[in-house]
Amino acid sequence: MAGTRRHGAGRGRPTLEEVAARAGVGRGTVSRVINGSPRVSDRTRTAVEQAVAELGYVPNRVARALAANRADAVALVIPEPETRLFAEPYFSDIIRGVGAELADTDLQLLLTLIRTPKERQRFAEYLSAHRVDGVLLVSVHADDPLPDLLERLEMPAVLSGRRSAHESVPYVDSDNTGGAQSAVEHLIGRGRTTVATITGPLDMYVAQCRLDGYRAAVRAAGREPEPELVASADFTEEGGRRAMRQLLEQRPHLDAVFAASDVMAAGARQVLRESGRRVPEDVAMVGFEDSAVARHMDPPLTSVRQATEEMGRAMVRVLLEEIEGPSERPAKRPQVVLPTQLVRRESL
Amino acid sequence: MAGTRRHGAGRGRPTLEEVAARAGVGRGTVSRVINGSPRVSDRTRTAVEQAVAELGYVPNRVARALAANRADAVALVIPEPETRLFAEPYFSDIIRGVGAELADTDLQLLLTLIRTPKERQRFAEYLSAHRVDGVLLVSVHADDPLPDLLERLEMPAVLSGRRSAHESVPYVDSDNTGGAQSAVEHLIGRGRTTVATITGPLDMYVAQCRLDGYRAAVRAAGREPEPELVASADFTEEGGRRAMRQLLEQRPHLDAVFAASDVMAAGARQVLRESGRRVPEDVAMVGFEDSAVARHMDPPLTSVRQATEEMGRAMVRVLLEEIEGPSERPAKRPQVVLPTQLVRRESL
DNA sequence: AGGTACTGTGGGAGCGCTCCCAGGTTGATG
DNA sequence: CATCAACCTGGGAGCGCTCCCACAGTACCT
Repeated sequence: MAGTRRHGAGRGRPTLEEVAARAGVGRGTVSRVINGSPRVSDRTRTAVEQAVAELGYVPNRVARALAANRADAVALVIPEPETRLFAEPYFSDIIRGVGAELADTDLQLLLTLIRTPKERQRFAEYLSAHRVDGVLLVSVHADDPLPDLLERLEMPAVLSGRRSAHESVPYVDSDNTGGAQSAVEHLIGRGRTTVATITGPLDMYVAQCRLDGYRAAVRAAGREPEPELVASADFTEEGGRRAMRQLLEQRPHLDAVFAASDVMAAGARQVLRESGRRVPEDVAMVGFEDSAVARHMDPPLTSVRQATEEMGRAMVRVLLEEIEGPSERPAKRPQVVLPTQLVRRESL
Repeated sequence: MAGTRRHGAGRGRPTLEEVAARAGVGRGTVSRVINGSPRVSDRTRTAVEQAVAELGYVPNRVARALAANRADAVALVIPEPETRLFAEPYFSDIIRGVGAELADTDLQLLLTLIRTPKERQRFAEYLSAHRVDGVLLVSVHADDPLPDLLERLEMPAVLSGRRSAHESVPYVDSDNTGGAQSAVEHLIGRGRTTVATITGPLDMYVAQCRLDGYRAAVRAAGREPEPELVASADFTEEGGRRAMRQLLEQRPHLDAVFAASDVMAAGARQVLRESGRRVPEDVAMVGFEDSAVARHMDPPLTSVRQATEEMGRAMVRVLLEEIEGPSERPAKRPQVVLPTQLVRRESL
């Protein structure tokens, strides 16, 4: 690797030392001014600022990182299985939120896609290689070893979504249970009596929560959740199709479906159409996520919206806190749960 | 800003020096082994490798970057207007491609969202601050000053899409003209006689190219493009609706529409439905981009697929070349144009 | 006038690498 | 057996910054 790598910008740029010379002060003083230390007299500060302006000085962040032993950067890690799912706006919304919140900082955003075990290994080396001050972990599976690795390395980290009810790492999550519950309550409130659900993979906590929400709503309506009305899938369109077929076979007369993701709802909708059922007349539908898919379905799908961009922002805020002063061991780890909102469209 | 930033991992990690001591060699030698220099004897190399393994040594990339005057990182820059558009798979596909190609390198990916002028300013400082070796610029507008700034700074850069027919900066683009042409030829080949088009904003070269392709296909069929069959929009759904209404008004009997993006096609489709026209029986449709929207439309939309992920990969390849040895001034700048492919679905 | 307590300030000592030069080995050659 | 190139190798000299210690000044006490 490597070779003659060019240096483009930065070649011959002024250094701290040159600024100091120009301002007629010492290096330390310039550093103090740059970093906004209060222990500098106004006269000196002004002189330095002028020299900085005249020379067009920009601190070399690499040198700073080395000297200060920090990286001024955080990594956003996206593990493979999710990489696909994230054609959905979820992905870009998170990024947008993270980017927006980071913009006020002088931290940089490193994007890390982890596909293969080799890349995972490589990532572990990042961490050891001093490149980041903290890590944002998107959508981890229950058995993902990454969060624990980070904890062992004492690397500040924040999860989007938690792995279980007793997540030990700081996280930001949506109110999945509440969102699902309100969706199903809506369906029941509109007079539907036989509400089925298509769940995500139940080894994912998020899927479990949405199922819990479904059950809670059913119980709240004075009924008992029936196993024949629950089919689990994997958050994919094809999974949604399969699950819908299964449900239709078990309960041909169901009159509503709550799908734990819009994409699964889209798959289910196709099966419904093939079977000659109308939406929402025969079967009402509600999805989860409020993605573009929901808006473009026919009829447009009612869905549970998550505050995805806000999740990104919140993750950064929590991470900054962790970086500044890590929370005590098992103690009060910051955990944020953001509300969801039902977006009504025509699927009922 | 800043404060007591923690150092997490990396604290007390072994250094080059320690490895050297353990292996009983000098610093320089260890460095040579780490960087795969051939001028090291096998004996020595083995000894060093063993010491590295025993100590779990990982080079400190920050120190390396400072000493070698390079950053080992490239930036992917996404200007605001696009940030929205990119809820579409385009965005994540590019990222996926970039990530994949970068994985074989030891370059890191810095994601930079530019929303405000202030952030643009900040970005310019990055460049001066020695943080990246090169820049990947996504979807620049014709009047974007960034490419020229990069050129002035002699910062290697690659664009996705070009700003005009005479793009001076290296770029990777899709064959927009060819894709549009094949789409319209397909429509005509299926017997449609009155093919309209909804274009993107015509100050964007990509929109211009797709319109050119449309015209070329019409001419190839021995007809003359009619202005009443062209309506321009802005790549949004709402724009697609407006354009469709306009077209319908001007030419109520049109029997096909080529939309320069799937999202605009989705908008157009709604208007078509409201006006009682069936797709594809009354009006056939073809979109561009082959995004999720196309698959989920009713009926599923035939669309022109771009090799988006491959674009990301190609961008990285070109950038690496530029970093390794920048192409001469106006001379042979690398430019790659990737083929497109018509994906047939039910809209005809 | 001498002491104490602050502020401000300069600059040495690194941070952990890469670069590169000088010096030591080795082996082939005259 | 001396000579010279070719090859390895050690380690000094930075890269540009932050940290921190020590040394003024200045101000306010006794």
